[in-house]
Amino acid sequence: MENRKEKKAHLKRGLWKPEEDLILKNYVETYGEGNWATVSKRSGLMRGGKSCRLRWKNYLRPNIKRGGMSKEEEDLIIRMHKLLGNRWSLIAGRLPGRTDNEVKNYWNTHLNKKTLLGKKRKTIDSNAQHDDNIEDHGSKKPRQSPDSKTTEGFDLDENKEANGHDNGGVRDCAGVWMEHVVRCLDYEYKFDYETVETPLMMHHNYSNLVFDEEPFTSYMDPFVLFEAFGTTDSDVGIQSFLP
DNA sequence: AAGTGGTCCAACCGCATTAGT
DNA sequence: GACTAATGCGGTTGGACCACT
Repeated sequence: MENRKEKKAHLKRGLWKPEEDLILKNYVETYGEGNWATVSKRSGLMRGGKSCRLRWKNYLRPNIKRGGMSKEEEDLIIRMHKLLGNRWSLIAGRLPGRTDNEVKNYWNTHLNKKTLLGKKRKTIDSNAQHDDNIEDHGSKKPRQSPDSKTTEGFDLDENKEANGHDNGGVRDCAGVWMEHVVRCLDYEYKFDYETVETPLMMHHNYSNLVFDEEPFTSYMDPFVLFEAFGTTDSDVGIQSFLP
């Protein structure tokens, strides 16, 4: 029996050819998404499941938007990144037709430079401190345990069907929060970096929380907020933001 | 025309996590 | 509980492309 290393060695790598795309597209149309591990066997593609999944997700999927980002998209990415850091899948989830890979690439090639250029150098000023903390925010962090996929009164799978995003249960819950954050941003809601008052907090009388150590963005992280507000009291939960 | 350096993006890799056995 | 396979995410890399010398 061939081991995994040998199996991997047989797999094709590198850029996809149009005929491979066609095979994969036909495969997904026939069998549906998922079961990526069986793709190579069933379709004859000499590609790994991961590779097929990525190709489908980033390129072949219907409604993929290609080409340059609009001013609005760019603006949204910048603002979302300020709030979330390198949570590309979350950011991409708010940009219809855009993939996390695309958003990430766009950030690294266009926006990162732009924001670095526009950014004041580090000073003892608290806002400058905040900006520098954001840079650290990109480091890998453990993901929220999906144990909390279903919270009180909030069926996350249902939400997934409703919003058409398949980001996983918890991520959708975070998405509800993000929706809220984005709405606030759209109305040019002003955050005070030291005395943070968000609609969520106002809603739950958590107003005027003072953060003096952790970067602002950490507290704005939907996972942190979900953990803090979303699971304990049926009256105090992210579900209260659902329409 | 050939060489070089920079930019951009598709794809890969490693890791975390869940689900199934 | 231990193990394995599958899946998803963010970081990184390889190479195509372009501008410049």
